[in-house]
Formats: sequence, C-alpha cells, structure tokens
Amino acid sequence: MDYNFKQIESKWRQRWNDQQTYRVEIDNSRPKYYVLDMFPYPSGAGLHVGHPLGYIASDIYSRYKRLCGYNVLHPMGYDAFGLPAEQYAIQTGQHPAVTTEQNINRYREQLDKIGFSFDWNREVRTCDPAYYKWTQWAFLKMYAHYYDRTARKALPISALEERFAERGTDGLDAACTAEMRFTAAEWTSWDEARREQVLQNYRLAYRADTMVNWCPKLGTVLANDEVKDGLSVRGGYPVEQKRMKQWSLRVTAYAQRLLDGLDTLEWSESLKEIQRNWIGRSVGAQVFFDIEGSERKLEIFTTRPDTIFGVTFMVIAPEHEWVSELTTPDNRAAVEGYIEQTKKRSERERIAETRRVSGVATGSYAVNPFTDKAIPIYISDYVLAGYGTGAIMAVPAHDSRDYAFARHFGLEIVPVVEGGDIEKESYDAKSGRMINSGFLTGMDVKEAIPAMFDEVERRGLGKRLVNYRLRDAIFSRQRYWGEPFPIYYKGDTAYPLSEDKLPLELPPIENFGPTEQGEPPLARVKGWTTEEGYPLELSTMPGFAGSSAYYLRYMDPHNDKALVSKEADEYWRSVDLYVGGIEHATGHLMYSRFWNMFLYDLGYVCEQEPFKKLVNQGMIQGRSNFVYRVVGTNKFVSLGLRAQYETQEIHVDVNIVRNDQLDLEAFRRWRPEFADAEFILEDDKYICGWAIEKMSKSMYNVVNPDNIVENYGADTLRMYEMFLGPIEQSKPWDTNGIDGVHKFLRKFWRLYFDRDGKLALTDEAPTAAELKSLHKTIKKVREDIENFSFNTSVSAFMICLNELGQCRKRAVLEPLAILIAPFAPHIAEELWETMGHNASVFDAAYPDYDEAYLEESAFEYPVMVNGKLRFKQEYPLSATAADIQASVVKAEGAQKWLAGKTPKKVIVVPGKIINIVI
RNA sequence: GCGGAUAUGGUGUAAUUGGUAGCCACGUCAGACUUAGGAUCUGAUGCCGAAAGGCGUGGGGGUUCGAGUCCCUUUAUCCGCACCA
Repeated sequence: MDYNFKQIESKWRQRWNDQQTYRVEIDNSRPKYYVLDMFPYPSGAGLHVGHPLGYIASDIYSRYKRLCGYNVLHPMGYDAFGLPAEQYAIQTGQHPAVTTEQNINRYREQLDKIGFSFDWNREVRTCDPAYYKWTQWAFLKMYAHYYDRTARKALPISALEERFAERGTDGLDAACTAEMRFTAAEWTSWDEARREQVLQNYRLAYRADTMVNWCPKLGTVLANDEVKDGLSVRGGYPVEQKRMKQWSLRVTAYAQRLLDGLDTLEWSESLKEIQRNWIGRSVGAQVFFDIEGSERKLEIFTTRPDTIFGVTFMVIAPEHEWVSELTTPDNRAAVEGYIEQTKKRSERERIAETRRVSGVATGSYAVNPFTDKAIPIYISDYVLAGYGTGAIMAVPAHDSRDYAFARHFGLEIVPVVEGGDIEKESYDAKSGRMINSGFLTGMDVKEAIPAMFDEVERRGLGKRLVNYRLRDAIFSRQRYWGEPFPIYYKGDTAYPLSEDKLPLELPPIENFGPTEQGEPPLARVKGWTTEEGYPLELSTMPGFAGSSAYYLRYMDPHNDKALVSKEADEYWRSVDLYVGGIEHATGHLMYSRFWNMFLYDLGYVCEQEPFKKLVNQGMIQGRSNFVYRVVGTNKFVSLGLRAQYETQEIHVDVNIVRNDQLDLEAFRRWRPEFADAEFILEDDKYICGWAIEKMSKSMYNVVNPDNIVENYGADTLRMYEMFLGPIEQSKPWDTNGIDGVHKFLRKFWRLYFDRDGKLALTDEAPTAAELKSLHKTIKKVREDIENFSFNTSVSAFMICLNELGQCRKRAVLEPLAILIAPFAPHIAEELWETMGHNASVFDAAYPDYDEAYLEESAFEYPVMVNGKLRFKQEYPLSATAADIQASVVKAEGAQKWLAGKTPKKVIVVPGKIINIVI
C-alpha cells in the first residue's frame, strides 16, 4: 500500500476537529508558551502559497513546544475591517460585512487544509461588535488619560483637572500638543467648552486641528505609515497635506519608552533599527529668538547650538502659524504667491523637487542673541511644518541646505568651525575648532555644544530639549467599514459615551461613498445620535485600531466583562514568539507596543512589551513562466529554439507548467485563442522561459496552496515550504523541486509498511550505526527548531533516511515518527496510531538525544601540507596533540609530501585537523 | 545622502562559527527494470585537464599554519528613512 496522503490527511483533519485536539485552557501545572501569527486581512484573492510560510513555521514551533511539555496558546483570527472591502462595496454595492464573511470562510477552508494546530475556539474578528467593544473601550481610556512625564506614565485626566484647579500648569510636565501656561484662577474662570479645549491638549486620544495626510481619491485621511513617497500604501493614490480637525493618538508621549523598550526585545537588529529611525530621537536645544518690533519670540529647535554665532538668517515653514503676522506689507503679495504655489504642489512633487531652492523673504527681522545682528526671516518649503517648531535658525556655513539657500539669495555665510572651504560647500561635520564665536572660540565642537547649552539656559534663551521624528497617529478615517467612535457632540465639543453603552455598533448602510457635501458615509444614517439626540462622531477608526490589542483578546476571547481577565493575563502574559512580515515595522508593531504600554500603565496588563521574540518571514515572490509565440502566427517555439524566430513573450499560467515543461494539452484548453496552437519542440518537449516577479494574477504566477495539497498533500507542502530556504529570507516560489520532499515522505512511509500495507516493524536491537544516525538527527532537529532553521532540519531527516537504508526497527522508527510530527503532523499521527498508540502523537514526549551514542573512538584527521589537504590519517580520540605531532611526520603519506625536508611546524587541533608547514 | 541586509555550482541551498567548500534536494547525463513513464532503483555531476594536478565562495588587498567565515577597500542587488534643522 502506497502513501495515501489524501486519505490520511482528511482522516486526521476530521479527528483533530472532532476531538478538539488543539483546544487550550489555562493550566497552572504546566509552563505556558504563546505562539502568534500576524492575523490576516481576508482579501478576496484568497491565500497564495506565500501566506502560509510564516504560519507553517510558527505551527512547527508550537507543535514542538507542545511536545516538549508546554501549554501552548496558538490562536488565529481575522483583521476584518479595512479599505479594500469598502472600496469593493463602493464599486459593487455589496455590503463589506457580506464580502468579508465570504472571504473569511474561504480563508478558513484554505487554512484547514494545511493542518495547523490553531485553537479555533479563540478565533477573533475585528469587525465583530463583541470584539470591537474593547477597541472602543481602550479608546475611551486613552481619551480619559494624559501622559505625565514626571511620573513617566499615563494618569487619569481627572487628576489633571484637580491639579489645574489647585495650581494651574505650575510644575506640570505632560505630553501635549502645544505648551500652555495658565493659573488656577484662570482655569476656574473658564466655561466647560473652554476647559475641554484645554484638556484636548493633554488627552492621549484627542481631537485637534492638525496637518494631516489627506487622500482625495480614497476620501480619507491616512496615518504616516499608510503613506509612502507621497502615495497611499493602499491603492497608490496621491496624498496631500491639509489642515483638518481629526482624532489622534498621542503616541509621541511614549516615544522614549518605545525607544528604550527595543533593547529588551529579541527582534532582528534591522527591524529594531527601522523602529529607531521611525522614532528618530535627536538631542538638541529649544532657543527663542527676539523679533524686531514685536513682543513675540520665534522658537526654533537645533541640534547644533554651537553654531549660533554663524546664524545669519531664519526660515519658517509656509504653514507656520505666524506667517501672516511676520509678513510686512511690502512682501505680502510675494509671500501669498509663494504659499499658494506650495499648496498646489502635491507632497509627491515636493519630494521630487527637493534639490530646487525656493523661498521668499517676510520682510521681518529677528535678532541673533549672540552677535546682536538683525537677521532676515524667510519662508521656504525646505523647512517642514511637522518637525520641531516649523522654524529654524539657518547656519549656511555648516548646513548644506542652509548653504544652498544662502547662495541662492545672496545671504551672508559666516564660518564658525574650522575645516572645509565655504567658498565651495558647507562644512557639516560635527568636529573641528570653533572660530568667530565669542566665548566658544578655540573650543572643539564637542566641548562647544554642552557649553552653549549651558549658556542658552543661563541666559534664559531656551533649554535643552529632545525631539522625536515620531508623529502622533491620526486616528479617524472618513470611512464606513471601521469601528465607530464612542463620541458624541454638543456643538463643537466632543464628549465620550459611557462605557456601559459599548459596543457602539456600526449601523447598517446601503450607499458606502461619501455624501455630496463630502461628509463620511455615516452622515447618511438617520438617527446616528445618542438617545438624547446628540450627534455621534461620523468618522470611524483606522485599520490598526483593531489589530493593536488582538493578542490580548486571544487570551480570553469570550469575556464580556473585560478585554482580558486578570487571571488569563497573568497566565499567558505576553506573546513569546510572534511571526509575521516586516511590512508592519512602523505601523502595527509600533501601535501595538504603544497600546500595550498604555494598558500596562493603567494596570490592565502585566507586561510592558507585547511581543518578546519576533521573527520576520521573507516575502515569497512569484516565478513566472513564458511561452514564445512566433509573431503573426499561432505557433509557439520552445525556449532553446526561439532565437531562430521573431517571437513575442507571453505569460503562461504556471499551473500548467511542470519543471518548466509546458503541458501542451492543458495549454490548448487554457484559453480559447490557443485551442489550435501549434508547437515547435526541442527533444519533444516545450520548455518555457521564466522570471522572478511579484506574485500576481496578471502574471499568471499565483500558486494556490490548495492545488499543492491536492497533488502532494499538506505534509509535503509544509515540509517543502520549509525546505525552500531560511525563513527570514525573501525568495521566489518555485514548485520545481517539490518532488524531492514528496519522494522523501513516500520513502519514509514505506519504511514502516510492507507491500501489503501491513506494519513491518521488528523488535530487533538497533546497531551502533543506526543509533548514532538517530541520535544525530534528534540533536540536529531539536537545535534547528530552536534556531528557526527549518530548512536544515528537513535536510537532516532526508540524510537520516539515506543512512538508515532498510532499517525497520521499532526502536529507531518510533522516535523518528515523533521527531517529524511538528513538520508532517498527519503522517506522524497515522504512523503513531498504526504502531499501536491510543493517544495522539502530540501527547508524547519529544525524543531527546543521548551524547553517548554520538561519541567516536577514533578520528580520521584531514592532514594538510602548507594548508592544502594531502592525505588522511586516523588517530584515537584519546591521542594527545603532542603524540600526533611527533608521529604524523613519520606517516607514509607525510613522507611523500615532505620529500626528505624537515617540517617547520606541525599544527594539531584535536578532533579537527593537522597541518604540516614546510 | 544616511542606515540595514545580501552576494557560494545550471537552480534552491549547506558548512560543527577560523579547520576537508558545495551537505540535502532540484535539474542534467548514463545505466537497470519496464508496452509505457511526470513511476521506481543505481551511478555520475563546481570549473580546467587524458592524468598528475591546478583553479575555485561578486572584485581587489590584508591578518593567519589555515579565511565562505575576521579586517580594509570596491562593485552589484534588495529593503528602510530621507530637505528631520
């Protein structure tokens, strides 16, 4: 009886489902382990063969951990809110809930075929009201808290109100949108709306007028991580900067903790680096510059206070609040023209034209506090409104952008650091001796920086300040298919719904586009108000809202009293191993950490970091195949002969190509126009060309895992995906080669059974060689799993099989069946049961190796002469280096190469190598 | 421009972490069994060479008895950030 994978796999799929094999509960008698995959967005296209790569790796790991005695939490769910379903709804009128449900069912069907050990009782869907109740709950908590820098944690906003009533802002160091100063008396004198406006400045979830990424085509604002090169990540539509009133999360409050936390995580260095860059910490100073003829002072941020003596002008962003105020009547026309021109340019154009210098003078002057000279204030779009204060002190001698600007406008360039030639270019390096700099002159830059910090603070011009590139996350989307905000309005003032009103359910709707007035779709809903008739917020939450705490919900998915119970949280704690794509580096992985830290501050969770160890699986690219049509005919010429013809390259469906050889009949059936195709063959075969491209429908290179499972079985798919190469590496999918793994599994099967399908194991004692082979494999496989090196463990199984030959001994094959179980669970279960075990193979103990079987008594040394391998010589392992040194020269092999000469040196590394240097 | 990663046969890859480069597969070639083969089994397969031997881990240089691995330099590809003051 041959290896009937179809029968075996459907049997065990059924059995695992019926017996709830992978259901897990809290079990204080066993150590826990939490293995998580990034849950998928259920798209209409279904899974392709690249998606399960990470799932298979994590499944192998969790099955392994389970076999090692851990209580393993390994859940799966769906990130079900989002733009694509809604775009589809706008086009077709189908409700996103319907298409999402369909897609989820399709995903589930596909996932089930691969034999994952997910506990489906814990499934979550972000679009389920019972789930998003807790998304809304967390939002309300953020709304009701502010971040106190002194306490280094989030505190209730009510405490802030009390504080304001007692002493105003005196002594307060809190994360806020703009620094505020007021007294207790002022606070008490304000009305409710005014106070609320002030509190919005501090809330961790707040509504404010801010510069946002507006995507007109999608009709919504987007967060920074949803925009790339001035285009939306979803859809690739142009994005522009616009000032709008939007909800945001004060992620920046946690910037330092998000940065510090990275050091405690087992993440790849490159991923940590991406997050560090995204947070973008820079240490510098805030400095206030006097403005001539004004009481106000222009605030700037600089990391080079040492160069203040070289400041010869200042530049503010076109969007700066004071533009109008600083513009003198003579310059008004020019300034307004410039601003108009900047507005018209999209973000994308602005990025493309970074080299071009543009700007205009305001006519106002500031005063350099150290040289006392009047310096002109300019407007230019090379200064960004969103970073620092949107204003800079320009040091043309030591900043290349300021230099280009000064050259263009003929402004003064005063060098203050020695080195470089300011006639040619600016000298940006942070080293050298200070010149033309008053009290700093003669110091090195490294001394001058702290000296100037001190001086600025002493003279009350400003203070040391740490700045972050990280922006607060814009949290509202003018969309339908997302979580509604538990917020209502009285006039323009926002109020939270009370927690007992949650979940605030998304109302049904038929038209999914924006209204004619450009309002979000929820504006169409009659009665989208509170019971008292106050209007509810019309925007919904963004995609990352639902994915920010889903790992917590898996711990306790059916709890309607809390996001996660104390008991469940304290048992499961945090994710021990998280597997997913690197594309979430600055989005989901950032927001989740923020969300979790916030819940940690409030005492709802016991771990500060949600994902202890993280593995990024590589992207799977497509491998396209081509046929070559002779131009103007319906003849197709094989790859090797195409040079003789004028041909046209056409993508052909990879599913009708095998090992680059075209299935001619299937090709004729593929599309009607090829029904009577003729072929020019080489060696009676049609060989296709190939290329590595993105996996997509239009390239006909999408490989569906269902087809692989159908033809080879899930166990083959699982092992082959691992065999393909290191898990972190991006690589093209190539079905060529899957035969090797399939062949291995068939051979493996045939080791246990005779021709009639009867178990053919013997109770004979294994030989030393067999035991050595077994224990070597156990050792290798265990180590490889721990190191996430699954490709080499698959190889180890193949080597073991080659070494075992026809060994049918139970003492060898029984542990081998358990050893392979994480990789090929179906076949392992079947073998285990056939061998007479009642319980699942996953209730067994994972085999461990015994060093004793691996020991060698003698070692055949490779002997090198002058670094080149010349002969081999065996010595017992007990032989000392000195013994070998003395005797190896006398060996027959050595005599030939020495040719009578005396060696200069003989190097012996016991157990490794001998090198004779002549 | 800054930061990170990668580079090994025709292909995917491996290398006890400084110690016999190419394990394990795919592919190819030869053979066996076959009416047949997208089945199975055996053998060969880095390059040059008849052989002895030589050359080989993107290129150049260095350290070392010994380098795919360490150091310097250079090239190519991929990814992230990018007028961040």
